[in-house]
Amino acid sequence: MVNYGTMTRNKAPATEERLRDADRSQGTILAAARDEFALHGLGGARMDRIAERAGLNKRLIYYYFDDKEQLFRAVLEQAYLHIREEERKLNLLNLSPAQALRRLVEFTWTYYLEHPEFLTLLNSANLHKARHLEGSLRVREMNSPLIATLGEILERGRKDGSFRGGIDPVQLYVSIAGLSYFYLSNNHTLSAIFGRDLMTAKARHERLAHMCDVILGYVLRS
Amino acid sequence: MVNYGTMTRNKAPATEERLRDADRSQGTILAAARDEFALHGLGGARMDRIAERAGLNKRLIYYYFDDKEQLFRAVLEQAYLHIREEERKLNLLNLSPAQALRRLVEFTWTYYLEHPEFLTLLNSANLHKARHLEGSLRVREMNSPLIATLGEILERGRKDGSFRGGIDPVQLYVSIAGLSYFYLSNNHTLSAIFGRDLMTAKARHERLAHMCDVILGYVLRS
Amino acid sequence: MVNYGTMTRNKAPATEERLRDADRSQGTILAAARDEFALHGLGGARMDRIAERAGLNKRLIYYYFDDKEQLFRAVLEQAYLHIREEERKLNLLNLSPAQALRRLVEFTWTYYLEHPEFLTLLNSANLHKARHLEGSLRVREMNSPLIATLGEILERGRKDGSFRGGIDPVQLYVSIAGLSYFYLSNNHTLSAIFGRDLMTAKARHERLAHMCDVILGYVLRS
Amino acid sequence: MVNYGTMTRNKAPATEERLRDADRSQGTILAAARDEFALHGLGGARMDRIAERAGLNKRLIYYYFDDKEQLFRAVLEQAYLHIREEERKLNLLNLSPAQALRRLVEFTWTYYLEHPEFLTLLNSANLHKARHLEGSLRVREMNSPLIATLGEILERGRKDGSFRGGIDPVQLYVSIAGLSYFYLSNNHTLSAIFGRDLMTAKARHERLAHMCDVILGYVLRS
DNA sequence: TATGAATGAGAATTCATTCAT
DNA sequence: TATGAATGAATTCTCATTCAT
Repeated sequence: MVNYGTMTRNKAPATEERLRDADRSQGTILAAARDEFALHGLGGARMDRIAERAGLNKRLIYYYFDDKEQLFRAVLEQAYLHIREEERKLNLLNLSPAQALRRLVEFTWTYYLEHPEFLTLLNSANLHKARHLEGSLRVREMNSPLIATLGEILERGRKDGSFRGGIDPVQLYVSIAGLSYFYLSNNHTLSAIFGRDLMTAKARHERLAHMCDVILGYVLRS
Repeated sequence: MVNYGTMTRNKAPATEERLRDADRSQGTILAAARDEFALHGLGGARMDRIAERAGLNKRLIYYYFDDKEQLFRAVLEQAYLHIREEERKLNLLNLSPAQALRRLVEFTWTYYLEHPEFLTLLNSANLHKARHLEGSLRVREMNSPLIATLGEILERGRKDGSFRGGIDPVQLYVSIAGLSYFYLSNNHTLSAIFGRDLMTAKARHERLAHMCDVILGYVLRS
Repeated sequence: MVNYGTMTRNKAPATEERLRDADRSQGTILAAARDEFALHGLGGARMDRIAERAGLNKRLIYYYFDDKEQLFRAVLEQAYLHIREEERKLNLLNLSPAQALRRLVEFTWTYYLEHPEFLTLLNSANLHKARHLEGSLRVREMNSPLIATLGEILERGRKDGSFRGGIDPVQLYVSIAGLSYFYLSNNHTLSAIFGRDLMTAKARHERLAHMCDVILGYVLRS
Repeated sequence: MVNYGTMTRNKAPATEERLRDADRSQGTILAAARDEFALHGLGGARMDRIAERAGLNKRLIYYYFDDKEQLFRAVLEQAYLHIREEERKLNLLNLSPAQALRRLVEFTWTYYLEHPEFLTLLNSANLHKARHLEGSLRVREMNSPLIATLGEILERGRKDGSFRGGIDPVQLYVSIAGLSYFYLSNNHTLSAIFGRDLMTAKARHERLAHMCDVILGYVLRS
């Protein structure tokens, strides 16, 4: 009973409009749970609200996911799976090293911007010391394929003389993510403290430009 | 009833002793609450546990802080006050522009490392859209004095020809914070996914070096 | 729909095979239910677990037995039917009166020992004031044939001068049962309180000997 | 927080009619729980109903007793404590050996008859393999003082020539208890099966007489 | 100032049972 | 006959908060 809606099923359903569709139900629950967890955190999320969001009986959540913890785990796994899927579509190796880095910074920024739930889910996961990833069979799949790609990009840049050498792709990846993540995840406190709205279109453009400058400024041979 | 132990007080107490008790109790509660909120988040924190941690009666928490929300607000304010206090001690303007930036990166890293509760508190605050900072009389005091200092440093660096121009001190401040914050706040998920411990002494040193390189690489005129 | 696997059936089945399946399923369910009820009592038994034990779909239980109460009733009836069947095989009238009584004490003891589920089922039934026996068509069959036999044995013993007179066979039957029942049914609390294991081979032998002595000591003319 | 109402308290309450009386509340809860457990067993008992019976807030039960299991444990302990207290009042050693045994049979019978909850509580405890007595600090106090007394009585009887020798007081105690216990605890199924009411005044008198005959018939030297 | 007792609303989870095929 | 999906009504337990002293 670990299917989560998006996977293929063995038995074809009687009709497309079938009310009783295990796969679809699981998917609906997962989506509702993702929203609820994103909005309230693991501790603040309510199983009742998840059921309501999903338009399904609360009991069904337990039928498919056992308990709140497992549900969170499933949500988290799916969130990772999704971003990894998107990353795979980037085809960075078709670009020049500098262009590739720009593209990555931009992608990261845009993905976080459009998927704020991803940020709060990760925050919740970290609050709980990532124990929801422990023993996950899919944890390997969550390792970003970008690390390898990034290594390749850095190597190419170094060879063509544009990039400095000795850059750890993991460090760079974490830095690229961190520059976007912190700005967006902490946008509320930052906005409150600086007394200025960090989410206006202008502010967002400035941030993206700044981040590109930071990353490129770092890697480019001076 | 907004005293929080170490701050100035409005009400004249019956006796010095009683006052000190009250003062100490508030401080004890705040510390206990900070730990509990840091460990479990706002939603996961338990008033019972806070009382237990503080070794004080639960009712007393309500006596001093009205409710959980106000208590969190107080904890949050104090956390900001504390880091600002530390920042004030930095005396960055005594250093060369490049040295000052290095020092700031290092300070930020070290502070976050030594005060992990600060990170989770901010995460909680942001999960709740920073409404705990709304209407805070102290919110102004929370604005980092470093922004002005940073502007000064950047200006000096530009003038002496070592730094590039056109750098927004707020953006830079956010970037410096973000580079440390994300690594430390998300260390559990990152460690799980990369399959390597990001908190070994070696890893920490590498991260600090990397961050200095990134920030300096960015600001230094090439 | 009152078949229970091994009993005669009213409805002609479509095919022999299908019938045997249905028959077997009912039997499997009954056995699983008996074990579950024995282990957890009526209130603590779980329909889910019964289905799981039986390796059959939960819905099937309802198909055959309507609800939990009816299922318990069926289990209880079968339990009685089984012990009565065993009792019928005793052929006590072939033995001398005293030997017959010894044999009966021994049989009761052994049956309870080997069928601990019988004890807990009866306890559950009594907790519910035996309402599961109400209106049972088979309740007559549950009346022990031993009562009549016991009357005959007592009469023979009285006539041959070995037994005292005026013994009510029902009282004697209840006493024989009670001596074994209490020891075995309450063995856990008794063991805990006396601080000695009442179920060692030695303890069991001593108990059986003691019970024979008690019963014989009572009936034998002194 | 393990007081249970009947014990002495440290602080004298402000008034006898005080509403907030920890001791009294615990006692009230215990009594309500005892009745509920006796009526429905551990599995069938409802915390809601216990609160309702007690006329107290459900939450208070958890405040004092942690959970259902601990509550049952407390009820069980108190039940044992109570019967032991009554047993202590018997003063059997003032009677002749035969009279003492008669008195004990009678007491056991009467106590069980007047405290049917004791029987169902023990049944529940045994269904759960007496794990509620495990680690009980009071389990020692639950050991009947009668065992020693019974040994003394048997010894006296043997010495004065009226009793046979070699009788294990534990076996005898279990037998005396079992004769009453089974009749009363299983009275519903027995009544149903024999088709006769075992609880009429006449039936009860006959049972008591029979049990005395059985026990005395056994111990008396023939 | 300080505290143990008490509570109502809610929260996760469970359970017998039914639906639809 | 057999089964996976679905549900409503509990049920245990929790939690922030208030009472009374």
